[in-house]
Amino acid sequence: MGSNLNPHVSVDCVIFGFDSENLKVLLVERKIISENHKTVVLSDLKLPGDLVQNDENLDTSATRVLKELTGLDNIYLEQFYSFGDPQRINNPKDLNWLITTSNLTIQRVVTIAYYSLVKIDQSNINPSSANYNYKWYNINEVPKLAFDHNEILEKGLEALRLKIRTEPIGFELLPKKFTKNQLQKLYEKILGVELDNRNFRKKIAHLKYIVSLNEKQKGVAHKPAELYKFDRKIYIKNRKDSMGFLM
Amino acid sequence: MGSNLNPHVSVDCVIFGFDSENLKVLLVERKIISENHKTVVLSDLKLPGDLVQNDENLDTSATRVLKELTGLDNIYLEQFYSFGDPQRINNPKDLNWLITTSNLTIQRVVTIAYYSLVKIDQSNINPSSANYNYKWYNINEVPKLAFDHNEILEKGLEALRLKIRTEPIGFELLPKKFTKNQLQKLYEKILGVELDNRNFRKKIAHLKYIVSLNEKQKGVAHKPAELYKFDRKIYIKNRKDSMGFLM
DNA sequence: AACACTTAGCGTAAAAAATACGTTAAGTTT
DNA sequence: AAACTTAACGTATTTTTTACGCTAAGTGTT
Repeated sequence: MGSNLNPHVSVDCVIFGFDSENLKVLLVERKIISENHKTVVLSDLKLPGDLVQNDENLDTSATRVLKELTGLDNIYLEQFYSFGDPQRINNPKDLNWLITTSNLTIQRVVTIAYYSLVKIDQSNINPSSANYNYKWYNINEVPKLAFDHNEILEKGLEALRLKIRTEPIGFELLPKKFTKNQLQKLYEKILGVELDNRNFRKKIAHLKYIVSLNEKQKGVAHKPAELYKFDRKIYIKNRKDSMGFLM
Repeated sequence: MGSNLNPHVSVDCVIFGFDSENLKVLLVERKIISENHKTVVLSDLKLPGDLVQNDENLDTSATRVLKELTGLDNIYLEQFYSFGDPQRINNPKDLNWLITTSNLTIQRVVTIAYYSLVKIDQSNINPSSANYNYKWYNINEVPKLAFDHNEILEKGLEALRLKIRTEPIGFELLPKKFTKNQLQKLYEKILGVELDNRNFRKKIAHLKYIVSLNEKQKGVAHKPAELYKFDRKIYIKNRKDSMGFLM
């Protein structure tokens, strides 16, 4: 009962974005340069995250990480799972990096994982602000990551897939004005399926909270599409009609 | 960055049971007797849980808590959320209890919450084994609990409701041999709705993994019902037909 | 100006699933 | 034998899902 070393607690964020073509995830570079500045000791990728501070709520902590990284405040955020394998930081690479960057003797880290949805066009992902380097990666082109971050990413994606079947959160990934076909492509990429365009349009035609802006796309080399917005107020009013398309 | 006291990490379990009438939750009594054994300083209820040990996985820890409590090994277990408000243990009652029972100076506890599903008839809930007192409570008759355990319970119930719409986990709560009407009542109690008996029967008639045992109830004062079992192998084979009844 | 090219967008028929009910059956208890 | 209780089957109607074919409105090309 008494043998408890108190693990550290961190948050890690799976930040999803969508560029009209692919579902993406934001990864930060992890780099250690040797003392003589000659060799790169370590250079790979990880999910953004940080230790939870003393006075901080878990959500607050995740919000802080997001703010620091993207500069954005009101980001859609959802806690989805916690990872606490005693061995999860024990790869020498990982241990070394932890010690180098935190100046702490870290024995164990339990991490609380969040996913968040970001409008790529708004996130002013400004590499100047931090001493980090970070970049969007296509979800299916993610290399081996630090720690158990591949596993975390996978579980986050699963959680997103589950959630998006019952709640209209896809809009968090789209520009404020979007076309029906953009919405379809988003669902296809997230769920990994193909949807019949005609039936898809019919379905969302029933959703009162997807509102036409009576405005058309401009500067496209084909028939311009009608633009729509997501109306949260209408959604809240009549939640019954959820977005439970397809099994 | 350095101001990190290392919170303690615990697991808490929302253990659900079903007695053919009501959805229930297993709660343990929390009691402190004064030093002269004359007055009860504290007596209320909490969810079962414990601090996570050094070498322990989170799942292992929850499994251990369940084993200690119910004597059962293969229990359905699902991690659903983590709670880490810095203030969550700061009620004087709670702080006092923590210090008394753990002999540790505890500043903060982040808890990883699990729900699990138990066949009430199998759990040999044996009060002898521990110095705990515990009991099943109807889900809608749960009093004010210790810490933030009411909130945890609520969120666990939500998670169960979500899960049971897409996966056949209800069987974990029923005896191995059950009737269609028991299954219906279970769904009604968990989801908090009334279902049309005739339509319900039709639905589950399509589910190949609910298999008749060609055996009837005995000792009931009315027409005895056919008994069925859940066949996991058949389920795994064709997962398509999930149990997504009612929106 | 005519044509090709590309994405947008409407419609209809058929199949499947969900809903709303009414009725009979097989036991026990009185 | 009658009353009582839960089990269990069936049918008609509406709603949702699925599977397709076709036209429309722009831009760029010849």
